[in-house]
Amino acid sequence: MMDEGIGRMHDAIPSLPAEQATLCRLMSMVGKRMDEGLEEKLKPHQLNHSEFLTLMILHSRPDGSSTPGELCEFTSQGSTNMTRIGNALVQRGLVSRGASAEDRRCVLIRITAAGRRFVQKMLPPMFPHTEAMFAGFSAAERKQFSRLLRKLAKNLDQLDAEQAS
Amino acid sequence: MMDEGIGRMHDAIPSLPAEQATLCRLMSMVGKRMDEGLEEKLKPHQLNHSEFLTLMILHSRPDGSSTPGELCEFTSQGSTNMTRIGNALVQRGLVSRGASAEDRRCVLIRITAAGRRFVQKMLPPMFPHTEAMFAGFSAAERKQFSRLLRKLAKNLDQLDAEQAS
DNA sequence: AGTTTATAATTCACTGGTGAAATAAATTGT
DNA sequence: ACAATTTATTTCACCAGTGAATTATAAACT
Repeated sequence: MMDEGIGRMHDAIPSLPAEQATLCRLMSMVGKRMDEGLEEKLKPHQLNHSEFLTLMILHSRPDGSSTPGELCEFTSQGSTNMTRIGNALVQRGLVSRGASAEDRRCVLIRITAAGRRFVQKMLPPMFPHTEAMFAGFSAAERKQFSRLLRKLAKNLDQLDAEQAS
Repeated sequence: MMDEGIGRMHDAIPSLPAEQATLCRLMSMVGKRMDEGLEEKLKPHQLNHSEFLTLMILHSRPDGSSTPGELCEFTSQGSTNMTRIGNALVQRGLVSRGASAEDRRCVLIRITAAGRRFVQKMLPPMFPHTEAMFAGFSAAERKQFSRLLRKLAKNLDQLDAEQAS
């Protein structure tokens, strides 16, 4: 379907790089699909993607804490949105928010004991789904896939850097 | 960075399928990055991703026309949003909206001559960027990448189908 | 020391997208 | 033929995320 469409575009505009355009569409579509699947799994827990990711990152930090600014970097969210995410998670008692001792401009966000328990409980039931997504992928294919994705990511970094300059 | 984080999660919860989780994160991140790059390129033309995609699909149809319902399917947009997209494109004179003769419930959306000219003009300057994203990818790698993405897409379809039943 | 500049977080107004209800036309069953 | 069901689109109310302006603190300059 998509292939036909891009094929016809290529007929109309022969300079169109059909193969690359197809890969773009695939990345975009499949990425979106994956995210929707995850969001589905998170719905019962009343979390959205970025709240979940924020909580995961906090959980995975040695001391369980970070600042809004850092979390923005790690989650690729804007600071505006991180404020809201913080509000949501604090409200549910999964994280705490306090002033930083060293730099009083900063806020310290820390996962609570309840937050850790919540993660430990809600995470494992998601694993079967995660594994099923890659059913039929050999270890070599997974490795290759990872390599290609990282290569693409690097090119995108490169392009961003060029554009910024 | 992400690898370390997932590694520490794996330490805390050993049943976590680290490799698959990493691939999920990569897909999500890289897909998002690609979309942002595209959006950037579209901004000068005052189009967003879904308006662009809708216009592309119309352009690539043999007769240059479709219905909102079809366009929803093809773009994976909700019908609500397609109404807005239609409004935006009609307002700019890139597409026209009229009643369908066969089924009077349907609306017929058709790309205009101005719409086609617009596409022909704005598309080619985007090609270098599209090609640059896959710089350093051999033909074999591109093919492999496409294969893996389609395989993943198939698994996701499968999972959706199971869940629906 | 005191002014300027830079950084961190928040608030506000807006955009893009979603779900539920409303409307209208076609299809099905009797 | 006509009532009931299904399908197509739109409208309305809401959610998630973004950019610009605001406030507070820290760092740099003179």
